[in-house]
Amino acid sequence: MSAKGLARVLDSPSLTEAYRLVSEAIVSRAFLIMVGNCRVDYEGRAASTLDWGERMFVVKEDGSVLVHRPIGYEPVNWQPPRCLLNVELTEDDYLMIRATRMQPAETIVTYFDRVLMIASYRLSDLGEFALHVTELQIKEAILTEPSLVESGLKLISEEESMGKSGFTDILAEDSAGRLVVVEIKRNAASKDAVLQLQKYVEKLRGRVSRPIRGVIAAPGIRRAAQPLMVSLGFEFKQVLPESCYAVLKEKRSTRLSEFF
Amino acid sequence: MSAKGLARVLDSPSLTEAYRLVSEAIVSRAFLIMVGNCRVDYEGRAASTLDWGERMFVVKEDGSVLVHRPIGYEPVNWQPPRCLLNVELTEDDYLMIRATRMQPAETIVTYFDRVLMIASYRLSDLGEFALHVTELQIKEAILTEPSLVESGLKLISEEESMGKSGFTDILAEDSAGRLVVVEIKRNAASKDAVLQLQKYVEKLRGRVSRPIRGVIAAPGIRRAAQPLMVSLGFEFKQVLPESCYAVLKEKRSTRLSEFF
DNA sequence: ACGTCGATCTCGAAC
DNA sequence: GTTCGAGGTCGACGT
Repeated sequence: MSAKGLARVLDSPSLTEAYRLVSEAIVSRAFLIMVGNCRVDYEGRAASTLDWGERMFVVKEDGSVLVHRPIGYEPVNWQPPRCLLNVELTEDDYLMIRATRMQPAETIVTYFDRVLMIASYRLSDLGEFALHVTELQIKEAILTEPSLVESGLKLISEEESMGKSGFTDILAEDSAGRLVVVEIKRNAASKDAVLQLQKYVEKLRGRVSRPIRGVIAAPGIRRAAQPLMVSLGFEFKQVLPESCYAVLKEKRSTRLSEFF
Repeated sequence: MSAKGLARVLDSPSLTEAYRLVSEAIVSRAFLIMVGNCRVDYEGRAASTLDWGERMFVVKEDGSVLVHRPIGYEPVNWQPPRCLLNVELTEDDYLMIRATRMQPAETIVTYFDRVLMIASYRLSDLGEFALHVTELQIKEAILTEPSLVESGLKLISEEESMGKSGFTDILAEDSAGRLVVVEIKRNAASKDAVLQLQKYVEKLRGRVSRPIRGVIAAPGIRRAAQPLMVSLGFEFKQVLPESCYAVLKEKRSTRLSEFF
């Protein structure tokens, strides 16, 4: 549960009040939210300036800093975790917050001339986050159950190194003894995926004389990629997330039953 | 200036109070910040679940949604701009906020069982954001002053289309009449940049019989990229941001003086 | 520490 | 609308 004693909310505080709360938040590594009129200077890998305007300024408990404008998914300025914070009231009456990071050396400096709201918390968040059906999981599913791609498919290797040009996702052999290169995509396969597959297949053809098939395994394929597939003689095999889900779930329960 | 009349802050509101404020915020397209104990379900291009924990939940004025855990630069769940919002108090006493987007079809649903703070604003942010010395600006500088790369360099074209394989950054001719392909990087050039240049040069060699030089123009070059540069016979020309700055500044003032 | 690669990438521009 | 490339990409994983 949250440590209520560390929660502080100030509505329309003076800069002095805000300064005190920001100082406390920094030393106690609290989650800090500030809304107010500010400008921001950034210098590091690149450099930027942001003129005066009203934004949300956030410092997280790990020292991440976010400056969000009223619109847009992305922060306009930010600092990744583990940056050093420093706050002061300047001579010309601004509340200045400096967030510095080394390696690479980067600094963002934010000046407030008015604070609409400031809040500070110690948040308790132990909840598990689970993202289902990543590309890796699709691969795991296909490795577990190659018939997801094609019946009779026999696994030869995963992540077969192709030298400088990259890696194939899966190398297999079909029921007729032909090599099958399987390129896995979690989303509808784009032209990019086909070209990547092409690169692998070409490289492999330079090494072995056996017939080689190129297969894209994905939930779908973009229309723009289809002509390329045809002219390169590749095949598309639909592999849906749900089927992968099922296989992975089955695998998990099997492992469990083996354990007992 | 901010419309103070639309600003609302509630410290430890009841779910009912929170519900009222969220409803208002949604219809008035306000900037909404909520801190509280919640769980989040996402389903769309992928799917995820996030168990109970205390987080910051933000809805921006354009309908972007952000769910931030106490640590980390990135939001754990989000929705890009222009999503549809919907709030309700569920039968089992949760404050539920659903954010839906079509194309692609995606939904995140957030359930709160306790709200620590909720704030709603109409933020006024007209401040200009300027990122200095982007890759485009370096290119603009080189186009304006090709000697930044090499004296005697004559511009042939910019963004010469290379068909499906991409674009060259700049195509030029040196004092000896050789073609020069200039690949521009804002940061220290990586192996990637060299490979890209190689692709362009190779393509060009298939078209013209003239000698072709490959040049990387960047503030620096990574150690890992140097062997590749050597074996491909490419050249690295240091182009510093400051020099580009100077050229662009000069250009701007020249334009101004031409105007008067 | 550096290099490579994926991302619910996001974002913008060009086609 | 789709496609393509850039990003202060971030973040994870391998060396």
